[in-house]
Amino acid sequence: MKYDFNSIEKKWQKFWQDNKTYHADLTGIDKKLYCLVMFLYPSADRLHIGHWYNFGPTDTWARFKLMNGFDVFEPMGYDAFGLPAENYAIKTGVHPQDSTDRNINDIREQLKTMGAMYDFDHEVDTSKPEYYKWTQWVFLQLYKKGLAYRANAPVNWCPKDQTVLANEQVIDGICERCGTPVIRKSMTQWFFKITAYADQLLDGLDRIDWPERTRLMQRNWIGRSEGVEIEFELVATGEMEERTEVRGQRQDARIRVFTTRPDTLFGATYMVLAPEHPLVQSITTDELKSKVNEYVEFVAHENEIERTSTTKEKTGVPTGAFAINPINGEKIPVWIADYVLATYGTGAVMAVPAHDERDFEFATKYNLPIRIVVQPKDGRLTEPLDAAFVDEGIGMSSGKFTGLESKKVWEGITSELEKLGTGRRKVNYRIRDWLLSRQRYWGAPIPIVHCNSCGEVPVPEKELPVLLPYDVEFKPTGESPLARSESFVNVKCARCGKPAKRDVDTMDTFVDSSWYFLRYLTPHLDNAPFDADLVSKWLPVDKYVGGAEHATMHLLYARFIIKALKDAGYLNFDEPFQSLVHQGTITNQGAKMSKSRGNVVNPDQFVQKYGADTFRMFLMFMGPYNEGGDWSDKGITGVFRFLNRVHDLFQSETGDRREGTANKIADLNKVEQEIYRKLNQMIKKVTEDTEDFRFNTAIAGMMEFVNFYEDVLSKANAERSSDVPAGMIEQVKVVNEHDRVRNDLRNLVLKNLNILLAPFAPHLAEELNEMRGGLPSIFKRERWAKYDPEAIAEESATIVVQVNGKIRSKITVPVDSDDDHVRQLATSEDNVKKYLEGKNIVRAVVVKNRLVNFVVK
RNA sequence: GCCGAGAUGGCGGAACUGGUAGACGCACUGGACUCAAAAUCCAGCGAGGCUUAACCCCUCGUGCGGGUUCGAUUCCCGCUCUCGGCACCA
Repeated sequence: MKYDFNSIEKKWQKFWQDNKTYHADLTGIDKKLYCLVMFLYPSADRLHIGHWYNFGPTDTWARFKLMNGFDVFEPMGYDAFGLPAENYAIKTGVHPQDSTDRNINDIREQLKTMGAMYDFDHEVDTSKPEYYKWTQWVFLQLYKKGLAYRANAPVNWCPKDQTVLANEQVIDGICERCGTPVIRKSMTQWFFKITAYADQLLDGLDRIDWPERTRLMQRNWIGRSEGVEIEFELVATGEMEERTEVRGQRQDARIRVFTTRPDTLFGATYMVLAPEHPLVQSITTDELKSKVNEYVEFVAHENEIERTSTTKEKTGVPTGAFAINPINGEKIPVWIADYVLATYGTGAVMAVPAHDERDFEFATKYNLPIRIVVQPKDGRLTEPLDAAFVDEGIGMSSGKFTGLESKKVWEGITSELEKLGTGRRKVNYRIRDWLLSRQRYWGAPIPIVHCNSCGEVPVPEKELPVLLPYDVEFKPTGESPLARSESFVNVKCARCGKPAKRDVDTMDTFVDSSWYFLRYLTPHLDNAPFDADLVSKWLPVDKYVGGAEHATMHLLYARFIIKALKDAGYLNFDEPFQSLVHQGTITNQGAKMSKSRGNVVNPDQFVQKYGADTFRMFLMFMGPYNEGGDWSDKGITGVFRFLNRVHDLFQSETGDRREGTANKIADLNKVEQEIYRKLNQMIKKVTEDTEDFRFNTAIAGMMEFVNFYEDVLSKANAERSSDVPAGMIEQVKVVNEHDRVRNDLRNLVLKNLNILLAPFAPHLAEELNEMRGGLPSIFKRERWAKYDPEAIAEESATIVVQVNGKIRSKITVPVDSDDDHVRQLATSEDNVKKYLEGKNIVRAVVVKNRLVNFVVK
């Protein structure tokens, strides 16, 4: 008979709602625990397996902590701005606000069927003015600190979505959202100066409990590198001299490069500027002008994929100009080439083909000289090289630095340059400033007004929010949709009162999600973004659970915004997420589930067929939580059967419910002692595994115990009723099975099993608790089970007997038996004797409670 | 190309600091119950061999090749493949 999960789950969901069981009392707490999942990005879809996989197990963990005496805050909300809603609107004509509201209402109902501890009074919705008012406030705080600025920059432009994308949203030159190749465009855009926090963002990584690979990804993304900026004088040709004199800007006639390998400076045989480098026009000689212009034009038309492809052959042209190597006065040619990026360092490099792979490739192609200035410590390079030698070694052909180790050469040349005033130590970062403006409708408007007389004027805080107008034509044209809303655009300048125009861009949704966890505490507070007092009590987040795909986006942005707000004096902590866990990805037939692939699996069918408890528990049982895996519903019946067996076990308990002295091991008979021991072993295992998000083995532990326990009960009974015909055992069992095991021990077993199961199958656990005569809610009434360390120890141990490392026998001895005694016993085993006969025992390894290994010859 | 993670039965996966490989579950096979099926329960279940009446017993086996060790899924060296990240960052 299957348990009626349907009515049980409905019953307890109603109970929880009616009794506000999960109402969060945020004040008067003594052991706070902020358990957060990455909030929902509500597209037009309903909840999918991925949401369940993220939320269900996390809720199990939160309930586990709650039962362990923590004051747990586990909120849920909606990252409701963004492209999916807007694209949906463009396709169907349904306004994003309407579709978003409707979706959220649907999703909320679905969330309730999951059986999580969300307090829906604490929801946030980033698309509501009461929320984005404060997103705008966050922008203004950064603006005040000089961390938000507008600049003209080459940006990633998606021709399909008709908007600018952040670097992180461009994957292999393709728009992350729609798959269209991205093009480069020069536009005036808003940036957050995240680069100013590069070092702090790096340092903070050492203080937080995050997966190593995520911290590594952030480190690589920030890409700090220490090197030297070196100036190369240009050789004054006749025409150039004329130019520089006319402009009186002789200091401009230098090329600055950044290098991490000043130790190879003697090997610099040419220089390369990015085609976009500002000096290109002024240094190019007349005869090469047309070639250079042609090339610059050619590069400008390469798209992002072509430009950044590492497999593509490098191209370039000479400018006709020459520069002077400051360390040896050598005259070397200046080229421009597409392998040098305008956006990193100074946009120019010194080329050392012998010791840099890219330079080597380029020099080989264009027949530029290759000079060895570093020799490996062992072996010797001979010309011509067939590959660049990029490792450290011993300097050669490097003047007075010849013969020194690379590190010494590095220091020596750097000091020399510093003395000459042509070089200085410098740190460069790979990370770029955060481009946050979007030419789209469905986002938080940027609270800036452009005034002809005053320039950029921030909207005064008391005038927030800058409301997003409802009635706007949002079909994409490349211009911000808000630009076409007269009533929105035209305002009076807050400073001078003259007519001015609002900024028409909206913010990247990653701004919305960079501070939402502060707002959860007081989602409706209207005179401040958050309650400083509560925030200082509850933050940082103790456990944050979400996908690893946010490693270099959301997780980095949020850290930056929190650091900036701290420096602005609003927060007293600077790392928002103390501990981070990534759930794995659930794929389908090896591919990520997505609507476009048409391989999305709908969780509802499983909830209908097996119930929410079974479904969420199955997701946890599938495998290690942080590994995810390919979806298969094979095996869900195993979990369902387990819950049914547990239910039946509780149902068959009709006897006395009192608890007694069953926890005194001395009072128990042999069988009872075994039960008591296994019970405590289970408690230990489930406790430790659940704490560490090892849900799969925790569940296996419960299953193992129930298997054992049912077995003991039915065996005890079978012995008793051995005179009963075989077919009758089932019926007799129901009547007699408990007679052998003390009643109070059985109660103890059920009580503990009930508690351990509760975080995993919350609905069923409430029901079982009620069946046992307990008062609801079990989550409020019961504390987590404690195991008795004394009871865990086994009485006997199975010792493996090996001869030359091969298992020949097993013996059972009391725990901690004397080594000599065990060795004696082992030698007397028949199958062991066989292998010892006629041989010399060279050595006998005895590992207590584990094995004996005889080494014989 | 670089960085990181991984590879264990038919399948998902267990295995503490080196010490019984395959926990738990699925699938499968046989049996019980049933008119029958489903459900449930019991038993078996890495490959091969020897006995085969059965218990035993033996050999091989954790991606591939080496090594360290009394003993290696676990540690070291060299490969192959899969997944994730980065991708001319000077």
